[in-house]
Amino acid sequence: MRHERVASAAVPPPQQRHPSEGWDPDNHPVDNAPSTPKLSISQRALGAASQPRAPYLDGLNPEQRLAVETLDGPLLVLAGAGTGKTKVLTSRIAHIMNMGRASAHQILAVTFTNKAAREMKHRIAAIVGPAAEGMAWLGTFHAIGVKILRHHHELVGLKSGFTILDMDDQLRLMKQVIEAEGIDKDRWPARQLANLIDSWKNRALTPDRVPAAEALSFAGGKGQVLYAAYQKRLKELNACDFGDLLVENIRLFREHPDVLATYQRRFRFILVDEYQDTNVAQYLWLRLLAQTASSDTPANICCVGDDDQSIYGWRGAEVDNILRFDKDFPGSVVIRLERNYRSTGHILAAAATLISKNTGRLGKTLFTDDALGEKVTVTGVWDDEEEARTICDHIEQERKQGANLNEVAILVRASFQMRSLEDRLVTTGLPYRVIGGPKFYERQEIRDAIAYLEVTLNPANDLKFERIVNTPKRGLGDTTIKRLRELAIAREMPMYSAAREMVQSNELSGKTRSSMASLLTSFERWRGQVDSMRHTELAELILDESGYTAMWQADKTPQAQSRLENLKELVRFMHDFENLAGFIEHVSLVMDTSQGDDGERVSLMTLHAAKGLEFDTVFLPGFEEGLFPHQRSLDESGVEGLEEERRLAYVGITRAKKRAKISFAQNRRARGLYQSAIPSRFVDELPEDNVDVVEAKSPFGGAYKNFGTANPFGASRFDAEPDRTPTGGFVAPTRSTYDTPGWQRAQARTASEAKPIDRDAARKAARTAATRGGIKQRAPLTIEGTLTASSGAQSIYKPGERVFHDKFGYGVITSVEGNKLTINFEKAGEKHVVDSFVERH
DNA sequence: GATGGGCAAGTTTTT
DNA sequence: CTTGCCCATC
Repeated sequence: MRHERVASAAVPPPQQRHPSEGWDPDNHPVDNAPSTPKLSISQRALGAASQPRAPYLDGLNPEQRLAVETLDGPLLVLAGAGTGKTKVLTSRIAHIMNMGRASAHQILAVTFTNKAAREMKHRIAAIVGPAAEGMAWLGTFHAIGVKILRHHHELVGLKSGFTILDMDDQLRLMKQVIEAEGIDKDRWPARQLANLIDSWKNRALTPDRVPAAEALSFAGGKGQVLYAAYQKRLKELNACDFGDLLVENIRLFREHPDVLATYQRRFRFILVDEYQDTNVAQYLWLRLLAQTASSDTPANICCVGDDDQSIYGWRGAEVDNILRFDKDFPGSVVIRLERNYRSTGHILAAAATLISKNTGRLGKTLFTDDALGEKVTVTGVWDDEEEARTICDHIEQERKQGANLNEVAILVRASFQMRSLEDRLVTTGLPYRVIGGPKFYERQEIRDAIAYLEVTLNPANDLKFERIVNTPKRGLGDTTIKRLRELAIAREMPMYSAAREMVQSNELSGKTRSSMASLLTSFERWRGQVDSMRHTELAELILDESGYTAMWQADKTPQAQSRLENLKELVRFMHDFENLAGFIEHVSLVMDTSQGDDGERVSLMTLHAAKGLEFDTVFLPGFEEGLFPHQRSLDESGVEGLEEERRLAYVGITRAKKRAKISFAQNRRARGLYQSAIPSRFVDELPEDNVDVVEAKSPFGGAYKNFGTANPFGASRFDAEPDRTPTGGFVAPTRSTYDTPGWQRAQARTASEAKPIDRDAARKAARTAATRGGIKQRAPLTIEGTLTASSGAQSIYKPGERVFHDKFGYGVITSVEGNKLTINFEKAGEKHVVDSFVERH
């Protein structure tokens, strides 16, 4: 007996409540739960005594409970936004274990992100306790893929200890392949080839299976050839890129049915999160694992997802996978979770109506028992600056009323929108954090450091070796490296070994030779200490002895300081691992670090980054044609693209628990010039009844422009709180976000605009300072900030102290006047600056 | 091998 | 308007 429901094709009417058809929320007909789990013989022998207690079931609504208890056969859980998807997944896993249907290591649970995997493990542990630790197969597609490949590397032509390339390595290798084919690398950028190959790998296409029509793309027909060459080089380097992790798995399973069979037997239950985001390769991989010997007993695969939240089509996700589920897995059950626990009525109705404009959905009608709440607001503003101002004013008000800033988010379509928002947040003094953005492991210094560690462990890693062979500068330039690479290829040996040969032979000039020799000796020495030394200490030793730390210490650019901080952070982070090898494996797979939650902050991020999160108040700026929906989406993917954009809007609105505030600007500054815009079609697709049109309440009717002064409207706020820092409530975001581009930009801007000086000169100066560690002697730049705002403040600094300034670098204070410092900078000469712009050093 | 000027391009992003 | 990359120059 199965709970079968037909996808309701009809578009749901804009309604807030769903007539409680069929069930009474207060009196669940638990006994009607259709699939009574099969009990083992021993359990049946024990009778009722064996019935495990299942308190985790009590907190579930009937649909959720059904999804948790329907253990046998394929199951698709269509979980609308905010309907308790993760709760179902984690309860289901707990239930499987609790019923004795499988032990922790017999359950395969895949997610897309490490974050999701972490959270899931955490929540399972909260139910079943330490047993969750046994879930060896809970992880991302890629992490599980690597794990399997490591066991069977020899079957796919890899040697043990193969490495996983990151994006940098990938591009470097592709560049080499492109050049080796004699193709003009300027006309045909490696980046583009990477995307092309990636799209093939997303569809599990090996070089020989690339469709003819596409094989000839790139560089006048060389696409497929380059792909094959690239794969060949990967094998030579004993390496995989991310795409390979799955493609090679699929190949392994197809070519070695016996291996596949062991995994099919092992995984008694398969669970997949965010199924709407799977690409073809992931789908094929899952389908292979979900095959069973007899068709009578279909695999126990449970996919959870929401077709309405599929927003990654542009990177290979196939919505079709979820739409086709019942055909791919015959006899499947579909359960809809439609009871929303997140948003109030108006918000939900607005989102539902918007998404109903899409065709080709499985169809869900979200409903809530919550109150109608506030209507979604729509505001038209003059330009992006006014938009930012309006949003920040709102947030200020909410804060005054005691709102928690962690419950406020601004979600943008494209990251360039963040600029004006960040500028405004900084000048308003609202603490914020940017989510997404540049990742810790993507920073240059971190990658360099990891490259050193990697080469120490594994000298055959050519790409990492190339990365640091001349960093810091050792006089081993392009010429030397090119010769090295050629020798390595000719002799079919790693570059590291080639380097040793070159040192021994007399090919190199004296200086180059001794430089190379000492680098190699250093690596040998470090390698000799891998087992005898604590890995964290060894890492510090390597960074010191290689001169890498010294390189940044000698660097006088403003960023050097934070780079050194990051290196320290890296070593600190390594403490969590047992040894170097474990750490390296981790970083090649996990490109994110959970940033600490420090204090209350407004969250700023792209709509894509917001999926899965929720906030009381959500601001959705930039609802303009061309931006949202994005022009490029429309151009490249037509109706499909438009529908994905609409889903993105749906995701955005459904992030809001209590307030959703949409805005659009009539003019937006992009690429330096203002362009007028018309409101997004999505605005007019919203249901009248659930929307309030709110006019911008700008004091100058929207026509106002910010003429140079840092903070013309903030005055009242500062009056109320006279103790603010001099520049108008600059609250430096904590260390972690202190160096976001927006913060630096805003700081530079406020500083240079405080007095209408030559902006261009300031910009050039900053640029020079950044690239060369100094600053040109021009007309003295007096950075005064908004001195008037806090004339009474007494600086915490004293003459003689050594300080650091983001723009001017290091200097010594020569005199102090209120909060105004005169500093003699090492590179920039004497400047007057406000104390909040410097920090002690 | 470093440096700075010139120039083209410029959604969304995880593993 | 920025940013990053390539190339010419010292």
